Amino acid sequence: MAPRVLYWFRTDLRLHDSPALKAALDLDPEALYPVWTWDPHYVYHAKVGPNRWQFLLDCQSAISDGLSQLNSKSRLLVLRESPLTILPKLFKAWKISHLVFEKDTDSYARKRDEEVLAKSKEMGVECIVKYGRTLWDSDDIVGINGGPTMTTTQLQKAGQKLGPPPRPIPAPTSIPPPGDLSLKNVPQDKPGPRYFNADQNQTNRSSEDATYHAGLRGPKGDFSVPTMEELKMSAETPHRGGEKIALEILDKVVKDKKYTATFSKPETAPTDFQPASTCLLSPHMHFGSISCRKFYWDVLDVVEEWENSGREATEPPCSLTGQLFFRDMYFAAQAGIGTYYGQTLHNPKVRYIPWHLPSKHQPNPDDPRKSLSIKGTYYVDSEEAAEWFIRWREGRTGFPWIDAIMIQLKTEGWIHHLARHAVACFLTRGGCYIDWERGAEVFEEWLLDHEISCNAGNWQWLSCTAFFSQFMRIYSPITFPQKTDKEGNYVRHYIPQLKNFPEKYIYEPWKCPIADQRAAGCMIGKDYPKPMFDWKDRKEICIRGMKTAFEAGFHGNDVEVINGEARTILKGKLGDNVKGDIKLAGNPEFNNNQGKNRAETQPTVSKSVKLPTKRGQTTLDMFVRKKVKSEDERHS
DNA sequence: CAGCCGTTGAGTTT
DNA sequence: AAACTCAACGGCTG
Repeated sequence: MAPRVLYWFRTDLRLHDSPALKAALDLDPEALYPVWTWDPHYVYHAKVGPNRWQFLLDCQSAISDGLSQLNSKSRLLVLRESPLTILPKLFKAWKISHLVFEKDTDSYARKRDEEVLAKSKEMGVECIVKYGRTLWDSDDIVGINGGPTMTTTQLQKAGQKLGPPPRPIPAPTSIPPPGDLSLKNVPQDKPGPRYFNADQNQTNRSSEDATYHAGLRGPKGDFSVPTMEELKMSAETPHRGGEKIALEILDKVVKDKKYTATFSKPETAPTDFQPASTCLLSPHMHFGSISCRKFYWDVLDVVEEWENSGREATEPPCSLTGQLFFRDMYFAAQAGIGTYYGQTLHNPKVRYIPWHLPSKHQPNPDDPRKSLSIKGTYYVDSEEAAEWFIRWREGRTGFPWIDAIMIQLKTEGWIHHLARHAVACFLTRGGCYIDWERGAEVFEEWLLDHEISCNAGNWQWLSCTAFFSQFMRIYSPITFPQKTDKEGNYVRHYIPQLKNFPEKYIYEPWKCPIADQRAAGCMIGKDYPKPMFDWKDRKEICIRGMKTAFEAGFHGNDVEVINGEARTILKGKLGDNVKGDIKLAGNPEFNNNQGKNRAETQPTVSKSVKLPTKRGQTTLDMFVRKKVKSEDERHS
């Protein structure tokens, strides 16, 4: 009997270079059912902003059109039900012999897929799962590395052992049609109260009409891709999804041979906009509308040509291919760490820091093996930090560089990698001292390219809790953007109130004399907020906190972290080290310095905090410490 | 007074 | 586990 294949689209909304799709077509099936299941986890549990919804729907429409072009009877069949319940019903109704899909190593997806595979096996449906989302199979990388990859060197070494990533597979030129599409005696399972009562995206909807229940095949009964109107959402991003758009971007990139061969990530400007300094393929990577291996080989071919003509090309980690190595590293990190990858609690690789505003994952006092996830009302350690968090999220911290980035993030869904660094550092170890998980949640909602592996990993990196540890390297919200945008054009674009502000004060407008503020038509404290704290003081306090936490060396799976003691221990130690408390913004004197001599009104906390460190002393300290360490090693 | 050199402070992807 | 770089500064010297 000729195979009847259900091809389950998930992370692979493309036709080119899809190993799973190739495997499906290699079966030479008589019928191919291209299916998307509307997973309630995504619909209700995951907080997804309108911009990303639109991008997903763009990608789905594009794949549906692409399938129709290969066979007029084919299109994407969107089914509005959890895959766990609908797939078994489809196997029966459509007499499916094979289930084929691309491997997904995200923790929640893995769990879901295990259930689907078990059920399929039970029903006698043969399953084919192919990796296709990364350069190398993340599980293979973990196996060779002997655990999660925490550096790009580890990733590259493991990758070398596996050999170069496969060359891209061309898109198919024809596909079989689906067979009978009737759904006789197939009722729709509605999601249980667990999902129904937890619509995380309600605030983004203009009305509460749930479209999920519009029948298995959607409101028109034709399996069509949902629309933004149906979701009662509207998006404002200029960035749109779809395989064709993705391939056009890549094509344009590799046609500019100099750009491709000499690309150096650290030298791209986070302040560039219209156009940005990088190619914006990350959202397409996320939805699979571009293959990372096609990107890799298209770039490498240009690099080779460039080098053959005697010119020098950039290399990983700065080069374009280097960026893909970071991506694969984060994927293999999650694949190796598992369930607790996206949080500190229970995560052995993540350092514990007693942030002023902790995450929703709290230790469960009744069951130390579990965490207590607090939704809605978070535990608030510091009212002040809670306010800082809200102001950071909404882009009204009073630091124009930070605020402009957050506004671009919310409205457009994409910000430059270094801009992500700037706001992440500012929220965590370089300003607010707020848990990185809080920030990661905001990115998760608003980023078009949100990828749990890369997002959680990058937040761990920036907060110095994993991957990176040099907590004294703090981005200045004032001088960092000045390197690439002295005039402040980026800030002026995203914060129109500051459009005519004098260049000299564009990144620190609170220092601008009143008369100049009036002339620029923007009064600080009225039209644009005063800074919510003195950044230099906050920086000192943060570094002290980080130092204390690093010395104690608690990690997410340590017993003291799980039973909640680590917090008390560290706060006790911190109290000894930090003179003066963190209440700076509450000081009415603070920043009320318009037109006055600034020195008179500045808080003086940092003066008591600062320890004079002489250069020679530091070096001596280092020497002594190293010596002591080596003696310790000899004894042990 | 130019030029050298040590000090100092500020800033900081991987 | 408070490093390292780099530019600016200022004192000294030929």
